[in-house]
Amino acid sequence: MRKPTSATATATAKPTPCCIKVGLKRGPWTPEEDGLLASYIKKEGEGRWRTLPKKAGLLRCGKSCRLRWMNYLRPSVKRGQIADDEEDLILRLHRLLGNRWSLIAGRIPGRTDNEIKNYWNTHLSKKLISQGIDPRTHKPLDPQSFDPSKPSLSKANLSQERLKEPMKTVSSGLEETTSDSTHIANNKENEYFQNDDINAHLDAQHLANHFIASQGYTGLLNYDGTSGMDLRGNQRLGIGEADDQDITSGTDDVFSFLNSLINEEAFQQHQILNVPNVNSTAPSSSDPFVSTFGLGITGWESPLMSSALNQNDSK
DNA sequence: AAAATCATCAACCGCGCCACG
DNA sequence: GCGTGGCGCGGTTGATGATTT
Repeated sequence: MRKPTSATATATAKPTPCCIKVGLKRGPWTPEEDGLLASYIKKEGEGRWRTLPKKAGLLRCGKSCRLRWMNYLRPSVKRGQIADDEEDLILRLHRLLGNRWSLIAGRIPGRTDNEIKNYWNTHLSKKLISQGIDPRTHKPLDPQSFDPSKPSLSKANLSQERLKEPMKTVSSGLEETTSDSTHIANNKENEYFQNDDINAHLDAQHLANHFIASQGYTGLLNYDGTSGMDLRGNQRLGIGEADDQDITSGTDDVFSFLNSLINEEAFQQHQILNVPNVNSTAPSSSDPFVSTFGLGITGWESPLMSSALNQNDSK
């Protein structure tokens, strides 16, 4: 963990477009700066990041302030080790959503997109690789190239690997799934990945991607309902300005689409939930995220998972 | 003990989206 | 329709501590 130290790191840093104006500070934040930012936001609320630094007496750009607040200073940010159930949730959401970190973070209370992204890159992707699973597609790696005896990729190797690969954020979900999963370790986690539902889930991901892309959605749901992402990446409302109606009406579009997916023949064929008719199921299916994608119903389900998946019910 | 290497994660960067004039 | 400003997102960098050689 890097401690906020002096501004030495900023001294030699070249100016960036954002901070090019009159010697704005860069690099690690000091406790004094944190205090200034936190007390200002406590008084005035989030938002208006462009003008915030000046008003708060900070020599930072608005972007930097926003990032610091969102990822570190917000009271709702949970610090510390990612728990096992959180890890499960991240894995499952990533399989569904790909690298949409803000979406994933919106489903995990107290965790930020940056934290989840870091955790994925440093822990989970390596973990999956070591288990013979492609972290991008969540499908078995090529058995020819996968050697469980080899250590997982180093950071440098991962970078090299990335360079070789075509740019792709998530699986299309339409690729063929190899039936060769014999190299997958026989543990609880991998039992899930060996599940025959995998194709159905990948289809769900594909459809979700398609819809999100077609609608221009950058987010689906807020977790905390106050400062979570908005629906189209628009201006965020400040504290006390939350517009519940907007949030609700926006998500209605998403939900109605997701609900419509439930009736898709493909999904019925896949029977992704191992439940004959997901429309007529349990209260938890009122969250289209749950009912459509089967999260929380198929396989094991942690309390955190239930909480995250049923958040819409509590609105 | 020193140097080299690895792992972690806060912070930065560029881009795209949307609202507004 | 076009330009600009504000914001948020995902990808990447690099400083720092930990571990290995």
